[in-house]
Amino acid sequence: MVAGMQSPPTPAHRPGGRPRSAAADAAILEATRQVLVEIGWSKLTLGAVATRAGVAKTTLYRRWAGKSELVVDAVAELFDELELPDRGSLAADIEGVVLQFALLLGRPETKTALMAVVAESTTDEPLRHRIRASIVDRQKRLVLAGRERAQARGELPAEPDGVAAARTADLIFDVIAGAVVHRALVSAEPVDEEWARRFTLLLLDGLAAAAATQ
Amino acid sequence: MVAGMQSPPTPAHRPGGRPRSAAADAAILEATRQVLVEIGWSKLTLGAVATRAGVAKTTLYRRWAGKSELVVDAVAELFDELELPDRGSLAADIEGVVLQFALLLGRPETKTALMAVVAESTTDEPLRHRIRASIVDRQKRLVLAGRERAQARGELPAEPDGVAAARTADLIFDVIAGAVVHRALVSAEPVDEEWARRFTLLLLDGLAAAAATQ
Amino acid sequence: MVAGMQSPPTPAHRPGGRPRSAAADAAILEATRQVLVEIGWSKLTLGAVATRAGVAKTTLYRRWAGKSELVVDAVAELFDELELPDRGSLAADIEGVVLQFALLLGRPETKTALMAVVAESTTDEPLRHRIRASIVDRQKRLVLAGRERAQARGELPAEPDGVAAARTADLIFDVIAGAVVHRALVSAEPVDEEWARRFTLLLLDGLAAAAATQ
Amino acid sequence: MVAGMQSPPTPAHRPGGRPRSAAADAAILEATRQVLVEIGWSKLTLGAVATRAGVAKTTLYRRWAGKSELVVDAVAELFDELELPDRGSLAADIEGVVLQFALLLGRPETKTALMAVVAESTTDEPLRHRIRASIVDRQKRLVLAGRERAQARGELPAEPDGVAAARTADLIFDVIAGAVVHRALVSAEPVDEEWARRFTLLLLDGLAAAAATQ
DNA sequence: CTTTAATCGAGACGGTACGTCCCGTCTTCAG
DNA sequence: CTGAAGACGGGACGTACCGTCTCGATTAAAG
Repeated sequence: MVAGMQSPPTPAHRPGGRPRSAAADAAILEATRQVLVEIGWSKLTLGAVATRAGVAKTTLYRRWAGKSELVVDAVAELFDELELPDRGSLAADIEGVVLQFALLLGRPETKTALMAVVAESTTDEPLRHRIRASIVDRQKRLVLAGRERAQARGELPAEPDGVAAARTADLIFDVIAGAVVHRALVSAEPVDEEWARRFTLLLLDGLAAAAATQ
Repeated sequence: MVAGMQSPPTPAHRPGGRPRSAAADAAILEATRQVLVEIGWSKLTLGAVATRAGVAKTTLYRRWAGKSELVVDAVAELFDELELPDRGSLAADIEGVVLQFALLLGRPETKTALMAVVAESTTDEPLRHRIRASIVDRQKRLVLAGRERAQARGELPAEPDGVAAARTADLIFDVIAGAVVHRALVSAEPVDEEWARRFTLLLLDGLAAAAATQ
Repeated sequence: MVAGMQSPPTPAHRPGGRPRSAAADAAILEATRQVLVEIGWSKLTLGAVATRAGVAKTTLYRRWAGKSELVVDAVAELFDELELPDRGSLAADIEGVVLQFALLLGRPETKTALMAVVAESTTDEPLRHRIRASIVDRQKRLVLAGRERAQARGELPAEPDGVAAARTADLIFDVIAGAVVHRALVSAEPVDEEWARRFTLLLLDGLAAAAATQ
Repeated sequence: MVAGMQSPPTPAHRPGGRPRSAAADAAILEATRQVLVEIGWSKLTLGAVATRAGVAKTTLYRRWAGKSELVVDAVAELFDELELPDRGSLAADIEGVVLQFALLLGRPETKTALMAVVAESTTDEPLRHRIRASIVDRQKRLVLAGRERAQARGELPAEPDGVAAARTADLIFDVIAGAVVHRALVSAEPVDEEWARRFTLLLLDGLAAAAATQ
């Protein structure tokens, strides 16, 4: 698990007393993912997670502030897997990113959890930050890496202006992530290689022109 | 409001007995939106909605199977407002659709509710269908209308093949709706005219090429 | 069924329109007794009775004011059976009365209903009158008949004073009915011939004699 | 309050966890009696009792299986008050017991509740046992004490046979308790000193004597 | 070796909302 | 006007979880 799991990263922990069980943390997060898959977000209860993890409710509340925080942490672990192998061209890299996202969204635990915590986050500022740090930024990293690689290859021009560059990256990221999520969860249609290819085609031809006119 | 909204689309209702109050339906949906705005999705209670609507809880449960179904119907009504005024060009029409959609997502009652019900729908097949029929298809209509109009103007070629045309429309729809939702709710950044312009530029140049190569 | 079934005995019934179904009355009372036996007083609902009788709830509420009134009427019919055959002596007649009561209290529908409506009647004056008229007085009749018969036989002296006579009859009635009910329902022990014999002995000869003979 | 009153008589309770609050028990039973007085048995609500006792509904359901069980326990406490002061003679002792019992039945909380739970018990075996243990046996104690005292005084002979003795005590108890209950609740007439005197006379000397003296 | 202090499990606590059941009334249509 | 059907506003039900709070029992580092 990543650092900063507890809401206050490490709350002044003056020494003395029995230390917290590290095994409990792992058991809880694993149990959270299991319960999430089995009964879904809205019916997931902290009591059920505690029971499943073989842990007392108290232990759970001592570490997380609530359901959303717990689920974010439980799901965030899965995003550590994300990587972008060099496939040799910008188009192939975009298809790779798309398929990576799709793979993650195909898992039942991410599928359910992601939209739910995003929904919660619309009325919960700290949660929004937590999601951004744990999940969103980890995805965006791939987009940025892809651009850098394309620039190194000469497929894209170097950015003269840092602000505009960031703004464009944000746009691209929203388009890619948004389209994949919408296709997978709202339209509920498969994000397969065929779709990835057609999407990349659409994005790439647009992107080239946009880059030229900007 | 559209006919056949209730969970079973009016299940063979053989006559006899007092008919259901149409006023109650309207009051409940309006109350649902009010309560959504005031206390949000996760704290929304069917009891609170009933009280607000001046209606017994029973009446509510007689018509809807649960919170998600009710909220889908309540929010769906808002999507009837969406229109696509002719702004003279494909680019302007796309910008218009993006801004209209963004306006809708900016409303407090849609913001949280939409993601939440989508999250629920990942583990609830009937709910997924309901969302598709009540909300998604209502938006897709705009994309189709925009294309027809652009074809009439000569901005886009006529579709030779119905299946490919539908597939492209789906892709475009996922890109537009996905990007706007992601920008507005996940990135939590404003979808303003500036963003709409840049997004449309990206999409259009891609679309032209895609159309040419297809 | 006896007269005065409706709470207001016959409410001015201005003619014209469809007359009430007499069959419905019988069906309802029979259904009441059935339901009473099957699910007990506290879980008996008027809706269930109506369904069982093949009658609408409306029909039921048009005729009776509530659960208690209905059950009193349904059970009262059973008390019409009560008779006191001449067994030749006061002792034998008392045993006869005791066994008649016991027989009635042995039926599941009377057993359950009697205590329940009496309980209700402690806070419901009109119900108390209804019970008195429909049930209690019908039992007391037997006691009075037994005394008259004993006086005719010369086993008991004629009453010189009407008031004292009534007072004594009330006392005897409370003792007999009370003892049988208490034995049958509170102590939940069988009221058989053996018990009836011992009770009659006690009543006739008194405790002093009983102590002497034991 | 007597030990082991709860539904399962303290079911092997292996330690661990927060212990049950003894104060809650007392508050609930007291609240039950108050609510009984104020709104009566049939309208008594476990929710209302909980509120009145300043206790969560859960706490109440954790300890009692239902309304009947709770009321039996609440009323049973009142029967602990019953005593049999030595009034010098068997007759005086019987009159004392009758009047004490009548006093208890005159209380609004006992009046309705007692008949109601007995009515329930006709279709509820465990409840019948609970009533027997908590209420009936508590009264029977007085009859046994009265007999012993009378035997000590020489008013009654010693019992040669234990079984017959118990059988006679049961009979006497049914007669006394039954008569008082029937007079007070069914006939709904006052159980005053005059009635107690006449009842005792009848019980002691028997109907034959009563007929002779009148 | 103790002490000390925070942990652990267990489970009761005051609450809130649930979804169901029944109440007694009302509204419609059919005879 | 009656009767079946069934929706209506209302209220209580008994259950499930919430997040908090005692408990006695570990458990390890500090004294």
